[in-house]
Amino acid sequence: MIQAIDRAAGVLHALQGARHLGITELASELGLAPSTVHGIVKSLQAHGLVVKEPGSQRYMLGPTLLKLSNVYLDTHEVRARAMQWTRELARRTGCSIRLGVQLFDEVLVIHHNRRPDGSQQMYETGLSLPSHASALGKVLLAYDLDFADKVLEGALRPLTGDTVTEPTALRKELEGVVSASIATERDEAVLGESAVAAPICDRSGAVVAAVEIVMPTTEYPPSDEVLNDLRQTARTISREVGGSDWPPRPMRID
Amino acid sequence: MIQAIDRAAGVLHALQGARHLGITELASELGLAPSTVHGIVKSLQAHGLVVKEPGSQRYMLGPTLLKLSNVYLDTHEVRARAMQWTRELARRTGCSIRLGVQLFDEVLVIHHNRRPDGSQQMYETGLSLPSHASALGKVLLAYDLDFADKVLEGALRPLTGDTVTEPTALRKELEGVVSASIATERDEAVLGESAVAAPICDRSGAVVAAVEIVMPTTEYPPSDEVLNDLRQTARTISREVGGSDWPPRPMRID
DNA sequence: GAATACTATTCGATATTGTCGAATGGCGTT
DNA sequence: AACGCCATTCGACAATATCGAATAGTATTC
Repeated sequence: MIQAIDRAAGVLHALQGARHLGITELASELGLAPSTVHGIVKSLQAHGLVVKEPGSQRYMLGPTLLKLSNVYLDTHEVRARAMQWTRELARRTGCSIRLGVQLFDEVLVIHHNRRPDGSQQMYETGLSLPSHASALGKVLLAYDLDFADKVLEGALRPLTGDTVTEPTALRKELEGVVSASIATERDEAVLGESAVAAPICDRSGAVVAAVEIVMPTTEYPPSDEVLNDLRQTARTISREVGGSDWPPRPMRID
Repeated sequence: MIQAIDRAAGVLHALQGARHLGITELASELGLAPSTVHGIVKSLQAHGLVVKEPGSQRYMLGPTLLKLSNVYLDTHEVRARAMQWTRELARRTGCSIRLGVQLFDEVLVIHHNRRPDGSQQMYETGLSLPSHASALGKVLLAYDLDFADKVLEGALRPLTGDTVTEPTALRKELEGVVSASIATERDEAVLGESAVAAPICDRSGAVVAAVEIVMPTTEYPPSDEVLNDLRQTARTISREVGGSDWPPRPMRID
């Protein structure tokens, strides 16, 4: 591990959280000397990874990140293969669809199809959610035993009054996910919003992503027909990326 | 400048270009020892900035970039303020709209409104274009004299047979941009696609972004009415971010 | 405008870290 | 199994990153 790179990543992470920070604030947050942080920030700035806020002394994340993330999305094979299927799923169900992957202890939305009704909807690609409070995340937890262990040993933060924060209750729920090949979430992340999700596995059998149907809670639970459509979509996408055995089995990756 | 951070950014840049690279390839590309590159890559990997390609020894860009870029987009004040206006512009003109900023010698699309006709369209946020071959980029060049000098001292790469690659011709065109407060592009970036763009300036008078209407070349040139709508939109957005004098003046930033 | 307080930036000595060559391990092909 | 190529580990030490002190810049108050 190269310390200077770790520290640079720490600056990016701090700016991800607080959005705008001055050098002294960053130094305090990272426990480093201001002149050290200044060197790090200037190096990141030279590459467009951070920029100085117009008209102030504070720094924020920079445009190079957007360009790089565009390449990340282009390069992501599961996403590329899933897109046509998620679009069709959105059309057939009339719901918005999310494709998510694990990022540390969270789930990151890497593709989003809006609900086809033409309503104004937030763009969600790049959004991260706590894994325990989203159907996407519960799928990833259910099939990656190390990930589940790690998340369940920390505190499960309540996002709403309905979020499951009791570890034994969540473990039991994850067992049910594997039985049904479907994870559910009702009002746990955002009040009024519920979802169901299914796993996407690759050639090695590992669950590498999940696909989720999001709906207003007034339309929850979805019919068996919708659930089966979701399973079929997940299976189809899995097959496209070499995952021939669906549903997958929970495993330890390393 | 911290060398290790520069080198890490070099790795990200190499992966942005070639998408998938092994350690030896990266080492060759960067002119460093394989063991040095290995250390850099492992440090980036620990933060999710790069990942190992499933089932191979090659590396590619990682999910953290997407999360960070989402924060970048959220933090970008011009973009936040522009969004409602570009949406209205798309609705009124029936065309797709791009909002762009300078990233080194290119223009980076930071917001995109699809054409309202419901047709299938590529998601363009995060896309970068050569500045000389796009209306967005020409606006940025016209108002930032240092940027123009820098781009015009390098070779202007032809993207199509219509791309203006003669420096004196482009300089003359940039003068016309300032006169009209509108830049144009016909088939210069992509055959069959043309565009007009206008500048967005901030409180200091600097042009910090441009807004562009994109249309099929069969619909080019747009009417005066559309051009005035574009100017008005650029002016409105400028005013929202403190740019009270529109149209702006060309300037040197430093 | 001057004084003050706070933050950013520069500078240079030096402790620490990153680098790279050599060795070892891993993987794919024949 | 042998071979070739690439990835990874290891350790010596040169180079670099770090941090404290000094300086410069900025905003606020009187």
